[in-house]
Parts: sequence; C-alpha cells; structure tokens
Amino acid sequence: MKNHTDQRIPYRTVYRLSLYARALQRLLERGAETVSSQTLALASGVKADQVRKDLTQIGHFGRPGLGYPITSLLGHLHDVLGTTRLRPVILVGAGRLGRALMAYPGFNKEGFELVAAFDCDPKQYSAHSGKNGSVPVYPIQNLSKVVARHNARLGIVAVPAESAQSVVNQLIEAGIRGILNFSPVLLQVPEGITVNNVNLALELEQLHYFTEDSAHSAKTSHAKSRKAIKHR
Amino acid sequence: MKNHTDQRIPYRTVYRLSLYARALQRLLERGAETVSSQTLALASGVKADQVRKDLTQIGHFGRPGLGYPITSLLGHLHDVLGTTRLRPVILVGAGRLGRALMAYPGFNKEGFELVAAFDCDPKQYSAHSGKNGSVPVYPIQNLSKVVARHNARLGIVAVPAESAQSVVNQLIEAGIRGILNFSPVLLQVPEGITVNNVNLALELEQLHYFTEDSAHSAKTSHAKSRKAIKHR
DNA sequence: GAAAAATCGTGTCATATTTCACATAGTAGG
DNA sequence: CCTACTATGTGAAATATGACACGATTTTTC
Ligand SMILES: NC(=O)c1ccc[n+]([C@@H]2O[C@H](COP(=O)([O-])OP(=O)(O)OC[C@H]3O[C@@H](n4cnc5c(N)ncnc54)[C@H](O)[C@@H]3O)[C@@H](O)[C@H]2O)c1
Ligand SMILES: NC(=O)c1ccc[n+]([C@@H]2O[C@H](COP(=O)([O-])OP(=O)(O)OC[C@H]3O[C@@H](n4cnc5c(N)ncnc54)[C@H](O)[C@@H]3O)[C@@H](O)[C@H]2O)c1
Repeated sequence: MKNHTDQRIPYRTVYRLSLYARALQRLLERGAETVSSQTLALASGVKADQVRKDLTQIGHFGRPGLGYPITSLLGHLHDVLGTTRLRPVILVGAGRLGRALMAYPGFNKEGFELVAAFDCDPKQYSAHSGKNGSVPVYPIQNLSKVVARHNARLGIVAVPAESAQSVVNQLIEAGIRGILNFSPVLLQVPEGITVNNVNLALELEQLHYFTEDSAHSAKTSHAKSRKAIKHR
Repeated sequence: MKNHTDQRIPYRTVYRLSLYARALQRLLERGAETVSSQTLALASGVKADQVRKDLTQIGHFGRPGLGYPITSLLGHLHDVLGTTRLRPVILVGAGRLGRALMAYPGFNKEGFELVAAFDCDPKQYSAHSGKNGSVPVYPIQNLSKVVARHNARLGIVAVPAESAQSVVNQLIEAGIRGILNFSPVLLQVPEGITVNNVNLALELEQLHYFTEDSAHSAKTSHAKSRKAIKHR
C-alpha cells in the first residue's frame, strides 16, 4: 500500500501532477474556489479516477460532496513538485534553438528562470550581460562560476550533436544534476544524474507511424515518458 | 501471441525502433556489417532482451551466433516505420521557435522534410517562396491548398497558446492527421487524429522533481510517452 | 434533522510492459 | 564431423500502470 509518506512518486504521476497544477492555475484565474476530480480531469486530459488516485498519493485533500479546495491543493502541489519559488536553469548553446528558448517568456510563468546561457563562440556572447531582462550569454569557460553563483541544478543542452557529450561532462562537473537535452545523441551520465531527451525526429517518426492509413489507433499523448536506462 | 502479422506495435516499441534505426545508421557508417542485440542495445540505451523482443515483433531476422545483418535490418525498420522516403511536414507559426525549426537541417537527415510554413502575420511571409532551399512562409489562408499540393499528413504547431486550438482545427480541416504541438495547451481533436505534445515546462518540472536532494532515482529517459486520452 | 445528491478514497481487477531464464540454432575451428 | 562458443527467440514470471466499482462522507435541500 502506497501512501503519501512514501517519497516514491512514479514518473507518469509526477507528469500528471504538473498538468493538474497548470489546470488549477487556470481555474483559479477564472475565480473558482473548489474543483471536483471530474472537472480537474476534464481540464487536464485524464480520467477522474486517475486524478483522485494521484492526489491521494501526495496526501489527502478533497471533501466528499464538494471537491478539492483549489488554492490549498495548488500550494500542496507546488510543495511536492518543489516549484514554490523560481528555479534557476542554465542553457548551453546560444544558437538558433538556444536563442528561441532565451526569448521564451513561458519559463517564468511555469516556475523556472533561465538565468544564464553559455557558448563557445565569442560572436554569441552578449555585451550587456543580463541587463534589461534579457538572458546573458557567457563564455563556456565561466560555466562553473556562474552555475555556482546561481546555485543552478538544471541545465538545457542545445549544442550540436558532436559537442553534446563534452558539454554534458562539463555541466556535471559544474554541479548540474538534471539535463534537458535537445541534441539527438545518447548521453552517457553517471549514476545520480537525470537526463530528459527531446528528440523531434523521434516524435515525428512516431506520429507518422500512428497516422498511417491502416487504422492503428488515435490518441492524444503527452510527450513524456520514461524509458529507464541502466548506466554502469 | 503477437507476431509480425499483427499490425499493432505499441507506442514504446515504435519509439525504440526509431532509436535502433538511428543507432544502426551510425554503426553502418563505421563499417560494421552485423550487430548483436547486445551491441545494438548498448548503442541505443536499452537492454538486449528488449531489443530482441522488439525485433521479433516486426519479423524475425538475427542469426544465432552472429547477430543481425545491419543493412537488411535497417531496411526492414524503415519499411515498418514508413520512413523509406522523405515525408512532408508543414509548420504553423513562424515566430522564434518556428524559425529555429525552419533552419534546422536535422529533419532531412531523419527522413522528414519541412516543406512549408504558415503565419497570420504578413511580416513573416517570405518573399522568395521556397527558393534557395529555405522553407517558404505562406499566409495561413493558403493552408489547405499547400497541404494538398504536398500531400502532407504531419503538422507542427508553434503558435501562441491562445491561437493553438484554432490553428489545429484548420490543420485537421486541411487534411493533417498527426500534430506535433509546442504550445502549452490541451488540444481537442476528433477520433483519428494523433497529437504529440512537447511541453518544456513539464519536462523541466519533472527533471526538477527527480533531481531533488532526496535520492529518488536517477535514470536517463526519453522524452516520450503516451498518456492516452479519450475524446468524445 | 432526515433524505437525496454529489463526490471522495481505495481495494480489486485488467492490461501493458519489462525482465528473467533457458532451450535452440548457427558459427568457427580443428 | 564434432566440439565449444555465441547469440537468438520466446514462454513465463514480475512490475508497472490504468480502469472499475463501491462504500463512506459531506453538502444541499426541504
Ligand atoms: N534548431 C532546431 O530547431 C532544433 C530542433 C531539434 C533539435 N535541435 C538540436 O539542438 C541543437 C542545437 O541546434 P541549433 O539549431 O540551435 O544549432 P546552432 O548551430 O544554431 O547552435 C549551436 C550553438 O552551440 C554552440 N556550441 C557549439 N559547440 C559548443 C560547445 N562545445 N560549448 C558551448 N557552445 C557550443 C555554437 O557556437 C552555436 O552557437 C543541435 O544538437 C540540434 O540537433 C535543434
Ligand atoms: N520560444 C520557445 O523557445 C518556446 C519553447 C516552448 C514552447 N513554446 C511555445 O511555442 C509557441 C510559439 O512560441 P514562439 O516563441 O515562437 O512565439 P512567437 O510569438 O515568437 O511566434 C508565434 C508566431 O505565430 C504566429 N501566429 C499567431 N497566431 C497565429 C495564427 N492564428 N495562425 C498562424 N500564425 C499565427 C505569430 O504571427 C508568430 O509569428 C508558443 O505556444 C510557445 O508557448 C515556445
């Protein structure tokens, strides 16, 4: 029997908890005060049963006949997810993709702050380091220093495939623990480091397969999943 | 008992098949001719047993004592995945993210071709439609026409959240069957349409959770997964 | 304050996916 | 041709995840 004293929350569940938090935010903005598992389910694209199961895993809440108090639940979710305050994130690779990410305001809204970017190409360094709200771009040599200063744990990798492993090694060296990787390579990391890969080609290939004429199935799916890989 | 006559290949498996194809490509370039499940597993970040299971699902191959013939296996994978030739993909939203995608050469290498982009903002239209290898940007009004001309089935959505649903409706109307969605909203689609969501904030949130001090676990995972959602 | 309606919490069941284990088949060498 | 070695294919067990059902609890209404 799993209860909320277990620190183990499975991948999929964490993912859904994020969805719930997002949905709750919207509901809150619309002035709602409580929400039923049914409504929350609809708003986040899962089933009501699943919502209740997930929520009981992080500690009870709902009141039968009424639902869940939104503010309180949202607070609890943020506690569990650790998103009570802005979390610093750094980026390596200020190329086309990197710059799009740097200009993206969505991170702040979702609890993350892109505090610094790094590149090995002097042409990419930003003269005005961090002024006027834009993300400063530093030489890669400054990585450790800046990461330490911001106490960052998460890093985004947007460098060409051939540089990715080297960059990742430096990130780990600098104290980064979680890596969001856009380069299409399999990264080797030691025990204790988490890597999430975003590989658009794979997404497209899968989409393509499931939209072939032969009716396989049709689902809405969330790009997220956890193929656990052992490292040695 | 499942065999290769079943057209049903599960999500996860299709994803891994893509990984294998990629790994095989690399091995081929290095001059290898056959590969063992063990080696292929290592190269694509899964376990050897899993590789064999997956491969038997698409029809037998390997020779005991020797392994799998790379060329032949790769060909078969492309057959199954439907990536024997370049597949056309269209993009809506030529903003920061959209332009990064348009400039990305990786798609072609992976079997996809970004044939056209669309925007509602005249400032984004490209004067030189499709000349010199760059992706042409058309007014969104031309969507149906261009999609039909290229016979495109897959579309990428990179418009602001508030426009996303509307754009998706138009895409479906135009004949698009699979959608890769970058906007952070839950899209409503009818039966028969597949949506893959790429939500960076969710990725970060999950990364963050699994890198908290309390040692939960540490895995390398592939951003991919399938939360099935019922639509009515 | 009692009955009806709404909604939660959770045990149980069903399904999907992965891991294990091993018999089986093919290769290589002498 | 026979032996030793390697690597596959696959049933069965183990996990993980999601679906379902239903009793319990609280609100709402009269
Ligand atoms: N552009 C896209 O839309 C897109 C889509 C999917 C995946 N990707 C992947 O994302 C990565 C980046 O793509 P991009 O289009 O932004 O490429 P890019 O070439 O535009 O940018 C890469 C940047 O990384 C910098 N860089 C290279 N080596 C470095 C190092 N060792 N340390 C620090 N910085 C270094 C370069 O100076 C450059 O500024 C690639 O791996 C690509 O495959 C890109
Ligand atoms: N920029 C990023 O790094 C990033 C990261 C994650 C997610 N996203 C998401 O991707 C989407 C696009 O982000 P962006 O930064 O490129 O935004 P952007 O504002 O730079 O670009 C959006 C583009 O979409 C066009 N557009 C708006 N409504 C349209 C419509 N109805 N039809 C056709 N075109 C329309 C706009 O003209 C604009 O060119 C957003 O939903 C964002 O949340 C972006």
